Amino acid sequence: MTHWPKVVVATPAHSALAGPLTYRSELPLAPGTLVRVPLGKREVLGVVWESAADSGGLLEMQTKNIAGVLDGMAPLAASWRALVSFTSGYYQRSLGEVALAALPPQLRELTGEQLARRLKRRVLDTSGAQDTADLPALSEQQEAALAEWGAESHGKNRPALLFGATGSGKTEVYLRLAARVLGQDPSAQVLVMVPEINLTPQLEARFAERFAHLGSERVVALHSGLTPAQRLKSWLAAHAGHARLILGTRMAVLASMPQLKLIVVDEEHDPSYKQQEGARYSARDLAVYRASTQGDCRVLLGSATPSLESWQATISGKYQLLTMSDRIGANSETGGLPLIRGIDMNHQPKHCVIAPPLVEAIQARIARGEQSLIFLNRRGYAPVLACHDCGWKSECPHCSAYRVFHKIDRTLRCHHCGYTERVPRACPTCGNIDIAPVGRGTERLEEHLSELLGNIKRPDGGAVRIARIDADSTRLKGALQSQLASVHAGEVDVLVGTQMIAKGHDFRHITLVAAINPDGALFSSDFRAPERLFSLLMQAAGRAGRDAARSGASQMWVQTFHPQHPLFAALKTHDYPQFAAQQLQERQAAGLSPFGFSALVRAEAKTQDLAQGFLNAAMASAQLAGLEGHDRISAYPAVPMTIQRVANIERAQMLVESASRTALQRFLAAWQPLLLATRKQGDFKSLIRWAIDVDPLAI
DNA sequence: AGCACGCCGACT
DNA sequence: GTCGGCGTGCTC
Repeated sequence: MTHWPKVVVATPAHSALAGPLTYRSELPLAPGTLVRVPLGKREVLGVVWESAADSGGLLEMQTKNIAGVLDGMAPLAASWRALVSFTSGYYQRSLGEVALAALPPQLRELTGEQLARRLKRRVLDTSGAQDTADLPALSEQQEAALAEWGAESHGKNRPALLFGATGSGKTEVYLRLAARVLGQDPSAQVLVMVPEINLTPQLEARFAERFAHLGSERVVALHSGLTPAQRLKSWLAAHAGHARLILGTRMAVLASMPQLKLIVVDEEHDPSYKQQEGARYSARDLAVYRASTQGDCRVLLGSATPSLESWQATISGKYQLLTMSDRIGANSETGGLPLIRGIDMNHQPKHCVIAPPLVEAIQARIARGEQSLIFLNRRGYAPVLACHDCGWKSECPHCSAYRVFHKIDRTLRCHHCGYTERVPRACPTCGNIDIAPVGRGTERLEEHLSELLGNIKRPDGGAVRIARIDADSTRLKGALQSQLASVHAGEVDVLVGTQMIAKGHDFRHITLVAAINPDGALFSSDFRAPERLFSLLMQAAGRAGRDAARSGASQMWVQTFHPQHPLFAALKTHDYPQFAAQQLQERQAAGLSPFGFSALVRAEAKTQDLAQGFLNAAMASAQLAGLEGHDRISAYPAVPMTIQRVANIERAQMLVESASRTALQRFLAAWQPLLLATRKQGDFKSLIRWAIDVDPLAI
């Protein structure tokens, strides 16, 4: 008997092939089965979505046979398919794009036999009891958080937000909760998510050690830093249920974990949970959704500076709030948090980069053998190179952005398209020799500091050692680890870097942290900029004096021209709730997230007019057609994106807002076919592509 | 997205 | 005379 399985394959939403495709098969295939199917001239991996009994109106000759079945592996569960289906609908991407992106890439190249061979290697079951003897003692606040979590476990499975200061011991709470869940149910799985791969190795070691008693290969990592073979192995272990604890980045939220009972999202406010290309999903939001639809699964979000969305949810009672305000071993009244010192740059010498009092403070620390950490949110030597005679600036010929001057190899580099050129000897337009860097990046700051501190001696009489950590200095594999090691070993007195050093790393001997120029974020058009700045500064402050003995003496210095900004008042008292209250008030007044919902539609074309014209035309036809929800959304005319042109492609975007999430969802879903139709109409055929970004991070 | 087919410029 | 540029269209 002939069957007609409907199969999803990796086709983009705008290809008019968004839905499942009908194939023929002599054998019945259960939904969730992985298959290889012919598509055009290719053979691709697909997932059986439903097993229809008829061809759905297609003629026999219009369908092709399934080319192969990847059996030997259990079909993907209905709950996984439901998650993929929700993600596809909510983020306006095709089913196949989401489904295939959730599978390990190597699966696409495997035949049924190759997969079967891999699956034969079974895991030895050596699980034993956990040795509870040498677990660290819990603080009162950790005990309380665990008890409060436990008090709700039998009721509704509300998400919980663990609001814990840097150093308050959130990781230990994650470990205890994971142990509890894994201990209660011998098949339970736990997912722990972290924002970046850089942070996984340390955490992985800690989890692997704690759960060693479960047996080997029960703790696996799932992130893009793995080799394709490792990733496949981890994924298969999670799918089969062999892996009990999965530690991963955002991609892990879509992995198949049939016995998932707990999801932990560490640093839940971190923007890297939002995928920035392809299917732009928020892994944090999907974690909350996944737990809510799987009756016996709970989610714990953790942060010292929660996203305003999550914070608002604790205020409304949607999420449970667990608070840990004190650092472990804190001995002072401030909870062991560093003193925050704002420097009013209006009262400092003109054009000085580092205020004299700050220079003195750094010098004093060097003399005492203590370390300092200096932050600047811009890498390279100088953001622009300019000619003072004719006004030439180092623009990128392919993008609407300046190329950054990198002194180390005397290049001008475009941070958007990668275009790199040697620095010209003279101004390319007027021939003037006098072209000079304008502004400051980490490279130039490092140079400036070595001039300022050159004559200072360390306690051992040696010269000051300054190091820089940013995306440029850590480009080589392992460079970050070795640079961090030399900081830990005390081989560095002053560390200069971008925000990448603010995250996750414990610097025990640093007693001074300084932010050189954070003002940019205060008046940014991006409404989330203050939130990110506050979080970054709090995290940076957390780097200072994690060593309890020194924490009393550690300081965080912030240079600003706007010392009255409410952000700094809240920062000084380490008062996130105060900051959040002020921000939420502004957001509510403006109807912004979490009080309103938005989506961005982006278009790319050869010309700006074409990109904008397409968006405006598609919106006009949506309004004309009276699409569902059109009266409850507001759309703004298309505008060029902030970086209007990248690699010679013009980019435009349109903002669509609504006070109702549902109305926005319905409108976007109904709009998709119209966008496709608009493109087909005459003038827009040469449009390169378009895509919808739901719940965008920046507008 | 791939991968075809299809019509116009500089080269073995 | 061909090789190859990327514009346009299709994939169960």
